[in-house]
Amino acid sequence: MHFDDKIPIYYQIKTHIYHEIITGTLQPGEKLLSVRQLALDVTANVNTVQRALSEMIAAGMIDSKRGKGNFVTMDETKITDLKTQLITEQVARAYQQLHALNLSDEEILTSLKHYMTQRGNVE
Amino acid sequence: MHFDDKIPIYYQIKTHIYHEIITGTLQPGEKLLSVRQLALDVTANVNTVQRALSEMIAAGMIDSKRGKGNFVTMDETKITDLKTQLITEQVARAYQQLHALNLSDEEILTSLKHYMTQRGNVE
DNA sequence: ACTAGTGTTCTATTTCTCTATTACACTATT
DNA sequence: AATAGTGTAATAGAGAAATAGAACACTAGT
Repeated sequence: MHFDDKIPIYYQIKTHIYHEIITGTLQPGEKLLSVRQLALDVTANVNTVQRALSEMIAAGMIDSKRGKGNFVTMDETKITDLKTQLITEQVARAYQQLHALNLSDEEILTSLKHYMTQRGNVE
Repeated sequence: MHFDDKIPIYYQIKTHIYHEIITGTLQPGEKLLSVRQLALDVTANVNTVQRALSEMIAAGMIDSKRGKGNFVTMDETKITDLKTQLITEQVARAYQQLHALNLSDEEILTSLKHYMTQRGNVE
């Protein structure tokens, strides 16, 4: 797993797992890999993985069962809400940063469309 | 100045000053506030400000003149290039993150347009 | 010369993140 | 009962980031 050294690893692990839940790579109720296996997978320490999990457990997105494992919540409403929240945050942040560079709404849309076509032609 | 505690302060200061240069708040050749005054303004330490400046000096975006002050580069090409670079980075990052949430190009555009109209009606 | 205002550098200390290691608590299987 | 596989917690140490404080180098005005 690739890490951005400007952002705490535990936070990036949390984001990564949230993405898996939202995209359905991890289904509601599904068991996660063990903390030790996750640590090996992302090349991080068990404690770092545990810290990421702790925040998700506190948020109710993951149910922890001692001796059994960690499980994605069965509450699909929570998953939907999380997805909506993350999308809104991403869109808002991107917009505000580009707006802060004095780009108009039209210019922002144009830049994004341009990026999409570029990307579309490459792959 | 508001800081995101997930990102180093020196890095956020750097980004902030780059934005001022790009938007023209700081003109080419213009003198910056002194490091001590900047430290007071953003509520950070002189050394932290100096670290941000050092990177911009190394990048050639700021000319440092000992005893006189720090000045925005006169090379407008560098400023244009920086703007292009930052916009590309922001757009790419936003796109990739939303794409990672399984949003199609159309959905990404729709989300952005929706955010813009919401924002437009509020302000 | 003196002084004030610049950028620059250094040391010491604190806080946070991450790691490594160990131990403990619980579950399921044998 | 014993064992292996879970989550959980505590400790100690390394490293980066940030702070505080002091000092040094240079410029300009008096």
